[in-house]
Amino acid sequence: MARILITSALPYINGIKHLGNLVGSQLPSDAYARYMRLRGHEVMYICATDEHGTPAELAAAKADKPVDEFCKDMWQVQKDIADGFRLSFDYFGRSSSQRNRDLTQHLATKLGEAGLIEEVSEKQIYSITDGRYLPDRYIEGTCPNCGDDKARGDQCENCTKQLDPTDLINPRSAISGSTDLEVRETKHLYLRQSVMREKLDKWIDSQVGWPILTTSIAKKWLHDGDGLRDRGITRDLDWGVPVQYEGAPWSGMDGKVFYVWFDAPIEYIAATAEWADANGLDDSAWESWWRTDKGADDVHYVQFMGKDNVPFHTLGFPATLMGSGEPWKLVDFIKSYNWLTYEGGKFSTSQGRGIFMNQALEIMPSDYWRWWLLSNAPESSDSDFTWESFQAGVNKDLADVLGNFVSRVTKFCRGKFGEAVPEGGTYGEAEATVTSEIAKRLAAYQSHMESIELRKATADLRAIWVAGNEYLQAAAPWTVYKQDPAAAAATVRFALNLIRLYGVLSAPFIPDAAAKILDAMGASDAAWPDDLDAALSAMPIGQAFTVPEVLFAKISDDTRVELEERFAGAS
RNA sequence: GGGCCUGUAGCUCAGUUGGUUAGAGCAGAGCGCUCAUAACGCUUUUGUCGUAGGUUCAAGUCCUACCGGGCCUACCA
Repeated sequence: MARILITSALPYINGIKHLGNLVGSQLPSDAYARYMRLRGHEVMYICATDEHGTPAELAAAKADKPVDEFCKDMWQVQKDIADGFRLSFDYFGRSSSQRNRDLTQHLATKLGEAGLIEEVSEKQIYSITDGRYLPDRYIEGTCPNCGDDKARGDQCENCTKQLDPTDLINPRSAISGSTDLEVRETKHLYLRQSVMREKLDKWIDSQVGWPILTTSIAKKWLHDGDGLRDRGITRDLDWGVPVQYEGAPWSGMDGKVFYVWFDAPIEYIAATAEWADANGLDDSAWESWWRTDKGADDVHYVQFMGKDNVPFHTLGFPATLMGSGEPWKLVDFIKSYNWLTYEGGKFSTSQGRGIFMNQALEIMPSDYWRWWLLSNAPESSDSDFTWESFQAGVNKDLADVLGNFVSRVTKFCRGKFGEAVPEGGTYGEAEATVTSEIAKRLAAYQSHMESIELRKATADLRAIWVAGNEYLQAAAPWTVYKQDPAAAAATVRFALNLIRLYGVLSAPFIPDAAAKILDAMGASDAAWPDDLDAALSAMPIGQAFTVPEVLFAKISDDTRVELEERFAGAS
């Protein structure tokens, strides 16, 4: 038994996430966590809301709520949605927790003591009307290069030229539109990542089997131009972890907070501490996952994220942990995902294009989404969501191949033998053939789950379902029954055991349906089939079962068309 | 501009360190079955593996150039 620590990238607090966010971190991490638990490993699966930063403050203002209250409410909203998708976090924390505040300040102190933090004085745009400093991209104006009047302070979207806010002609606040701006001198802390470049580079090189997406992004940042640059880790904001605190190795940083990308990854650790607190455990409980001097040396740590998160997880966060000089557990494997697009284009919050997590749950059961998204996960390149593909995948894989198999077997048995595992007959060649086919596919399934190639794993799982239908067709109990009811009984008995097996194997991807299947089969446990023959005789003769309701209702063409129209967006 | 990824059957994708007739699912066609959510099974059509060169006894797989698609480029997170 291994100890596996799993973290999903933290969803940002400012709104409800769309399916692209879900498939890039929370969903695959959940399937992986569920699988590892099923295999008997000790799993700690952590997620949290990422609550700090300018967008959170603005979203709160728009909702006309104090930012802390807004975050508290949105945390609950996101928690409910996560529950709706059956995301099995051991703890879903908040980056604004006291635990994270303490830990962030602690690590910053250590970094400061290690000489890895530098005070830098820089010029920032301050909006007098808004009463706040503005991040570069919250300043708009006319592009000096192409004349587009919607250029942002960091870059012009129109001509893609990199800009400095002071380059803009007629700059204005993107928040209020105010032109009452001024340049102010302000002091910030920088994390001296540049001095850790060699160390980080070697660390990345020492990793084997990481997705090319992960390493290529890390390498780019390490070697592009002058190499890894130092990074500002503080901001002039009200909402966040205060930079000035008792014991801080710097002064004059009052009224500033740490940058979200500094404190957000730390929340992985802090959320584990929150978990310990919530369960009445002492510090050793969470430290055994995170401190290699306190039991975490045997932990295997896997992170899941969209590709936009990779630089912070391959460089910034490791730099923070390594630089602290303390024995923190570093990540062992970073699984990164490409983007999911919607009907050939981008998901767009502003244009109402695409599907958001809450809407998805209102339309279809979570298993449908889980199955389609994971069997089409953007693991090797971007992938595209279309309603047509969704309909086809759900109908074919879930309703026809799996759902109908359960249906045909249980109904046939009920009709001929009653609702209990029938006795009579013996197993022969057909059972041996399908068992060996499933053994082969199961090995592939397990191998793909281990290497976190979930898309391939779903294909293996599907093939295991298909094997049941092939077996049934070959054995044809409906024909055999006429001459030899006992032989037909043996086939049905075996098929019922296949159903139970499918309930176990399918749980990482479609937990609700899996639970229904196991319940209908009267399964006493969901133990992984380490011994396949034993697993296929787990349902003894005479064990009662029920015919489950239709497991997966099909999506009709009419429904599909209706949904296509509803989600087409404003444009 | 620079960097990275990607281009394989109508569609979505697999193709391990280059090695015999390039695979799967969906869609299409034919047959079978009738237990089942008009479901299932079997058989089957289609590929100049983006283009052009090169290396090699041998390239979808390596190299170069070009074309197409996507992403990143550090103060949104």
